[in-house]
Amino acid sequence: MDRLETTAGLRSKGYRVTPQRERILEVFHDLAPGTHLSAEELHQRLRNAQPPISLATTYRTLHLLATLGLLRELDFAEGHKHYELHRGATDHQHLVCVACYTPIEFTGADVEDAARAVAERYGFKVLDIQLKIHGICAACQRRAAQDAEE
Amino acid sequence: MDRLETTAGLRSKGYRVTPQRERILEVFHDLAPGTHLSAEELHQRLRNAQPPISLATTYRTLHLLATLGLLRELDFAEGHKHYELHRGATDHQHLVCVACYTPIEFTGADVEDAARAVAERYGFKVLDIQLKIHGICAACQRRAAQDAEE
DNA sequence: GTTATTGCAAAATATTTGCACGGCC
DNA sequence: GGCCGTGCAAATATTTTGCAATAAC
Repeated sequence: MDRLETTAGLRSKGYRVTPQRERILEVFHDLAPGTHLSAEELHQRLRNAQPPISLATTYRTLHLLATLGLLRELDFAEGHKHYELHRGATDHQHLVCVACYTPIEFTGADVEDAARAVAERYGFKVLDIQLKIHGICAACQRRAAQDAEE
Repeated sequence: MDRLETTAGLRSKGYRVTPQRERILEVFHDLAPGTHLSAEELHQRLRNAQPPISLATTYRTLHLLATLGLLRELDFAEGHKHYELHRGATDHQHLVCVACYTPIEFTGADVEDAARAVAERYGFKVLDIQLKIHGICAACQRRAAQDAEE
């Protein structure tokens, strides 16, 4: 799924390819895998774009691209959404520490296979599989234990 | 995990048991399994409570109970969170239709076992496992096919 | 030329917080 | 009695939307 493919995907579905949409897709393509951006963070990175891209367009584009399945919409429960490029069927999943909010990534092919089987049973057409494990990471467990000692 | 157990859980962790907190836990206990409430919906149900419960307290209590692991915080991406009683280790998971937002529940013991194995590898203490399958439900697929015909 | 897309600003929605008062322990 | 929890209202955060101008097709 490279740049050309994604913009072509837009056009084939009747959406226009604007410089704003191209720039936003470009940012996500250039992102190191595993990095997710919030709407605000994305807008920050685009502050010098030519032509400029308003926050409203940022939101509208994120929503469009997520609906088309080009982006994954992630929620780590800090109050806003995060987005990353949807890299196809076998994607990665997240462990989220509820104390420090740091997300850790892992690949879970077996989880995804199990999920697909369920979806099939219900006649669902799968767009994305998101497994989120909420817990306390090793570092925060240590920190909590230390606090208790004092 | 019955009523007494949950309020006792509060007290044992140094939190006070107030009528407001008791009423909120009561609402969740009385909820049919599989029903989730948003903060606003919960507040609506409590509008005649005695003593009255403010929206601020509703939010504060939901956050507290979720952090303590008594409630599950769910996100179906409609812009606000949903809560339900956390019924222990083996919980249910959700298929979410991105077109109509209807969540379908299913139990996924195998998924949860796989998730637990991953968490262990990272030294995570698991609080909750949430699998969300985004897709298009059978009804919406039919609807889309019909629209295309016209 | 037609119509989707954009920018701006205002609005809508969702959630959090400061502070004084009151009630749980 | 001390201090946590609550209510109120204001503040904050996030996202959406109406409308006129602009650009993609």
